[in-house]
This record gives sequence, C-alpha cells and structure tokens, in this order.
Amino acid sequence: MTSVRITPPRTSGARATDTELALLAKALGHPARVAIMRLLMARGECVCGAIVDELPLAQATVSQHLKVLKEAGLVQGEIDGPRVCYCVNPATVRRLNDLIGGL
Amino acid sequence: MTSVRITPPRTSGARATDTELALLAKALGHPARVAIMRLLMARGECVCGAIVDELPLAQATVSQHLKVLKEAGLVQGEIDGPRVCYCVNPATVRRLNDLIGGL
DNA sequence: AGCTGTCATCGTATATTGACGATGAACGAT
DNA sequence: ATCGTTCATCGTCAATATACGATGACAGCT
Repeated sequence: MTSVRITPPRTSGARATDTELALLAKALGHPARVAIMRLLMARGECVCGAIVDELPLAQATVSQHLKVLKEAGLVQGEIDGPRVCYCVNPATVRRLNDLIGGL
Repeated sequence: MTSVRITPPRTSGARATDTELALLAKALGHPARVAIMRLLMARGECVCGAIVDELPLAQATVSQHLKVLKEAGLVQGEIDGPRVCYCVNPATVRRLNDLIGGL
C-alpha cells in the first residue's frame, strides 16, 4: 500500500466544508429566518400566508427570506393550488448539525 | 403543583432564542470565520499572526473577523505580551449546537 | 373572459458587511 | 528613549443584505 496524501491541496484558507457551513449558517443568520424555521418545524408544514401572519413583516419580505432558506436547501416548497406549502428539509438541518459538531 | 405558562408572551415573530441563534449563526456565516474556528479547534489555541499566515487575507481583515467571533462569544482572546492568543469558547459552540438541535 | 386570492419578482432606498491600506496602541528589546 | 513586532482601529470603497410597495404570474371560481 502506497502512502497517499491525507490533506487535500489548498489554495485559500477555506476548505469546501467551510464554505458549506458558512452558507448554511448565513442562511440562519437572521432572526426572521430562524423564526420561520421554528414555525415549520413546529407545524410540520406551513402555507406561506400562515408564515406571513405570524411575522411582523410584509409579504414580500417573508417571500425573500423563504427564498434564502430555499436556496440554502434548508426549506422546500411545493405548489398546492394557488398556495405554496413549505416544509423544512431535515437532511440539510442534520448536515448543519454535523458540520458544527465536526468543527 | 400549579400549572404555569409554558410559552412566553410574544409580540414579534421572533423569540429571544431566535435572536440568539441568529447572532451565532451570522457570526459563522462567512467561510473565513469558519476557517478561523476550525484552526482554533485544531490547535487548541492560536496567536493572531498564525491565523493571518494561514488565511489569504490581510491582517486587518482577519482582525475584523476575529472581532465578530469574539463579540458573538464564540472565541476568546487573551493578551500575551505583544501577541494575542485566541481560543474557542466551547460553551458557546455547545450552545449553538443545542439551539440548532432544538429547532 | 373576468375576478380573487396567493405568492414571486422587480425596483428602489437604506443599512450592513467585507476588504484593504494607513495609522495608532501596547509591549519587549536594544 | 527609540526601535521593531504584534495587533486593533480608522477611514474608505465596493458589494451585499434588508425591507417595502408595486407589479406580475398563476390557479381556481363564476
């Protein structure tokens, strides 16, 4: 068995998992988005309008926060007639937990 | 035993723990800061200059990132002669883990 | 087709962040 | 006292984030 390199080549100070963790953490880095996550965890799934009703924010703002969470993979949304039903992606939450745990 | 209220009164959509989690997550929401945290975890403690050497960033920028981490309580720094020795605050990292786990 | 309700996107204004060079503050050594 | 080293802070600029009203897209209903 030939010895192989353990540490990957690195040009900058940040590895791939650093970027991944930073992206997920950044998505959670706003109280409104944390509140949205908590709402979705509590209710299992939630129509967008219900989230708007719970937060002191305009509909456009909530939609933007949902977009950030969606792009980070923390949340999924499926169209249900005229509504959109959102739910958390448990795999991504687990991944976030693992990344922090493995710091 | 008298029954007491479990859920606290809430005026806005965000609770206290939401803000706390958002603050910690925001502090981790940058790859350079994640890299710093990982460095500190790996070495136990680290002089500021050593961190600067590992990252492709100017000294002023690293100092700013360290300030963010320090203000979030994720990192502590103690003066050691002309140098400053940084180390992670494990309690805050645990707290972050708990907050995410308790979503 | 026209209307209504629901949500996303656009446009915009303000605030915050990220990055750096330059400078300042504190310490040890000469 | 004057360096040299180490780190923090200041000032500045570009880029990004936040928030909202206005508008657009789309589904269901009459």
